[in-house]
Amino acid sequence: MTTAMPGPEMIKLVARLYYIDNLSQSEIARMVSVSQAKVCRLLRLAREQGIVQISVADGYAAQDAKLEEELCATLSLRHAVVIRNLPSVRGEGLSKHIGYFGASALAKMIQPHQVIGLTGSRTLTELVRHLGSFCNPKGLRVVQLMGSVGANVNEHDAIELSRKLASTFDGTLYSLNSPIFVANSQVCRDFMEMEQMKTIWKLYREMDVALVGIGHLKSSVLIDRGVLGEKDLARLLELGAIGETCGRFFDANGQECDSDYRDRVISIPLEKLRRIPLVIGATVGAERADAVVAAAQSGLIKALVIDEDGARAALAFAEKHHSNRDAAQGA
Amino acid sequence: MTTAMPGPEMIKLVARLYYIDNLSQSEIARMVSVSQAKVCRLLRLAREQGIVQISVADGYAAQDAKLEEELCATLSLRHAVVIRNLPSVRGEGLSKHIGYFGASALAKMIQPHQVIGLTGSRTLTELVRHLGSFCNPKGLRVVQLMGSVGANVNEHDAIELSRKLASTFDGTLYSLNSPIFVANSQVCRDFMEMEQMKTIWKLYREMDVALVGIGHLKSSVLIDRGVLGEKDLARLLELGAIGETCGRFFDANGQECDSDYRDRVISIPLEKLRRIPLVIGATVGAERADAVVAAAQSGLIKALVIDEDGARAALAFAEKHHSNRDAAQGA
DNA sequence: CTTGTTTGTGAATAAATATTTATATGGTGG
DNA sequence: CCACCATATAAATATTTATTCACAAACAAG
Repeated sequence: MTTAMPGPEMIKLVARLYYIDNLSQSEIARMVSVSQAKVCRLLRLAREQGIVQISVADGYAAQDAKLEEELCATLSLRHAVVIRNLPSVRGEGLSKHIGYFGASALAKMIQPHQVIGLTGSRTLTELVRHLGSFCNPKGLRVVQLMGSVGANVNEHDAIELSRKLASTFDGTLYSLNSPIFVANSQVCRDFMEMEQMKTIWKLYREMDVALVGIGHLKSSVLIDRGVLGEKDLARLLELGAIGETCGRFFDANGQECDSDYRDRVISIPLEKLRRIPLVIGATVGAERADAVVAAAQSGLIKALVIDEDGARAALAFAEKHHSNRDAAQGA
Repeated sequence: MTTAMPGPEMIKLVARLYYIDNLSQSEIARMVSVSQAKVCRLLRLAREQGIVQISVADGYAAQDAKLEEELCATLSLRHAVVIRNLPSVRGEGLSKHIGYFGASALAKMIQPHQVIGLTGSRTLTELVRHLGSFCNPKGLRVVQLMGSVGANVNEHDAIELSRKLASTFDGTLYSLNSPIFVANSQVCRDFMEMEQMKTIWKLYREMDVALVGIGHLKSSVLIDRGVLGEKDLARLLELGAIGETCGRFFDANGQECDSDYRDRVISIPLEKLRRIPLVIGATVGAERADAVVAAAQSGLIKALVIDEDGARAALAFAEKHHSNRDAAQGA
């Protein structure tokens, strides 16, 4: 074989031919008598060793610090993460965006050996997906905060998310092994009192961080997937429900709304949630502003990960709400 | 369609995700709600607009200025171009190397509206291939200096090289329309005196630059392709032939060696070559040192494009030769 | 309002790049 | 001297990137 120690000169040559002269790796390979694969490796080396420098002009500011500050102040939040929106990005891209850029901020809120709870949510899926790039907390215990929405479990369900988070960091998974709904309140009580639930309840008390999606009455997965009946929906609307988290609906004051449904849901109760040191809400979109504001102001969540549009809408809503109350007080 | 004007923010974002975070274009595409093709175009824009800067640490020195200077001095050359050798590069890669890096130097020696002559040669092929990247001389007249070696014309033959050079710069091609050998000296004389050769002879006199390959008796294409007979070969060796250019063999003093073959070759005579203002020799390899030195010192070539090993060997040979002569004179 | 032109787009596809895999090399300790 | 491991390599392959192409939208001139 023709052994060719790749000295720094060779790396420089290859780097120059590729990055300056824009030759293809194959052309370069022929020119320096090695395989294309080797050229590929040499180029990687060149980048790693800093022989090739690639810089992006004054980066891209992913977060909006000003909005974050305003949100913290207005909604009494401990942390706010506002991911900037590009006008053209919509749909699935939004969640991916928030997930990608939010993860680095989220990473700072998680420490080794903590107990961390999760609900299901698209945005949360993306956040969890990218978390591994920014931190690697050892000994994590991950506990599922709500049952699974449908029989056909998908990757956005709490169970899958929990599983994923646990496996990413080699942590322990604690599962509810339950659907989000059971037949009636009696079954619900029975379930909650089962022996294996003891562990879960204990973890709910010990939990350091909860990561929860914030849904809206008008656009909840629960409605989309048809698990919420007409009757309950009507009753919830009547009671002024606007938002949802952990499969539980709450009104403008963050109070859980009462319905038959409330007694059949398997998930952490909202009053338990309020006692967790750090509850991080995550959501996308301007249309959920009222729910976000209610959750924040009522102490359901203590931190928020949201997109720029959502943040602006929440601030606007809080402002209006505030004025209204002032006006009411003034009258 | 969802039109999304690609503002500078979007370009920056895409550039960051690709170059800093190493996401694939498809992932980025999903994240910003466009097609992968568009991401590719945005990245090109980013590079063109300088939003992304790619720099190779203090480049790669392709030429060896010191050796060039020594060569010029030792061999009385007007120009010397020495292309550095990486230890691992051999075979075809060497020619490609020289061709690529030599072309930029060669480009400076060619002006618009000149008459330029070409022989065949591997190294020349590579030089000519890359010349277009470094200059664009208008109105070039390209004239073939020697006939074609075999019936099966290949890309290294003078005719193909000339054609290529002419077409690259939209110049005019003047062809010999002849094989390198004809049957006997009579046919040769007849051919040389043909009407259509008048043009060629005129051009040979007007020629500004000649680009010639320098072959070696031990490794000539003429031998490889079997066009040179046993008899002639033996005779040439006997006469001390060492090098070849334009299909003509010369000895250590640069004098053309006599053989039956000499009278049957269709190419520019060496004495005509010597009268051309700038003859640039190009060759590769240490084993041709003697031929290179002979060609240079006898004024056959006035400039040289060569590899580092070849250059060192030539210098060493010239040095030895010189000492020998001194010793002989001293005796 | 129609028609042609320009521009921008993503789907399909061609080309290039990265990774995997099998094999060979050279050093090391038995 | 030979088995063993660690490393390095290129061929084959999988993946990613760039280009081509056909079409849709915006605009201009008739």
